[in-house]
Amino acid sequence: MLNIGDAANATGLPTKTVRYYADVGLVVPNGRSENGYRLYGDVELRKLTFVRRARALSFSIEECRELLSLYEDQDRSSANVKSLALKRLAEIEDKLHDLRKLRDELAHLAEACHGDDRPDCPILDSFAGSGPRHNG
Amino acid sequence: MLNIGDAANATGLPTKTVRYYADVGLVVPNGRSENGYRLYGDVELRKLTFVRRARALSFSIEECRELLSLYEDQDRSSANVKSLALKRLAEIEDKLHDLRKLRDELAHLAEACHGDDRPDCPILDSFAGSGPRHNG
DNA sequence: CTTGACCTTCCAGTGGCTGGAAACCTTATA
DNA sequence: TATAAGGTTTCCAGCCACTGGAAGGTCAAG
Repeated sequence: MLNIGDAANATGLPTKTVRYYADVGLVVPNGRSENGYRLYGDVELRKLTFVRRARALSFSIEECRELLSLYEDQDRSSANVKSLALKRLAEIEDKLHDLRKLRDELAHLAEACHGDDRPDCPILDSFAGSGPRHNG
Repeated sequence: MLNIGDAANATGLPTKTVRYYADVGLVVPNGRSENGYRLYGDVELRKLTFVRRARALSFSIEECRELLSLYEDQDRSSANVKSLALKRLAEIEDKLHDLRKLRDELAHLAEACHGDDRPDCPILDSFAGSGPRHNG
């Protein structure tokens, strides 16, 4: 049974985050020591690592909660997990698409900008241009 | 001179957001009407549109403030703007990279998951696997 | 006169932490 | 025994960029 700091080290999470997960009931400690310290056992360490990984894949806390309960449920069907993963996948694809567009626009602008002492700048022009009907 | 709602419509921003931008001093109204309503003129509309575009390219509020002041400064050099844009570009490339990795991982997992009633699920396994030293 | 659509201010909440204060516990050292 | 350093506890505030809602003022139409 580890104190919170050791549990944090063992799972690669910040101590504050482990405490936060306990507060929101995502991964609650196994119990408390006599002096009130949170105690984490193997099961909790595994859950914390599980959550760290799922968070790194940008699952929300609520989704992590859902995944954890599926993870704990011996009778779960993998269809639930898959549909959750596919939903996240679609969102990530969208985000990826937006980000690529953004990157291309910005790259195009930066390329067009000579970046010297002259005041004219295509970047600012593009932000300002074809605005709320101010000159065509 | 438009009221806040009309200004919001003209620039494609939510009314609340326009008010927020006024509160934080990003785009302050031209003045107030007798009854205390915020009033927006052409200049402010152009600034709001400018900000909307820059925000859509994921510039932060502070960066927008900086861009706006460059935009307003007749003596600015385009190098300032370009360096800001390039900095953002690098961040976006990083984010893109991470997101692609994330997508590939998740796609791989979803593909490996048969998604039926059987309880064994590669997605959960991968979250749980090679954890905090619990079985190798 | 009422209805409805505006507008105002202010306060609270979002997500997922993160920082800090004040106090307690443990261990090591002088 | 004092004390200092490091852990831990609780609670409260702040981050970002809004967003929602309450309570009230204003204005035009019917």
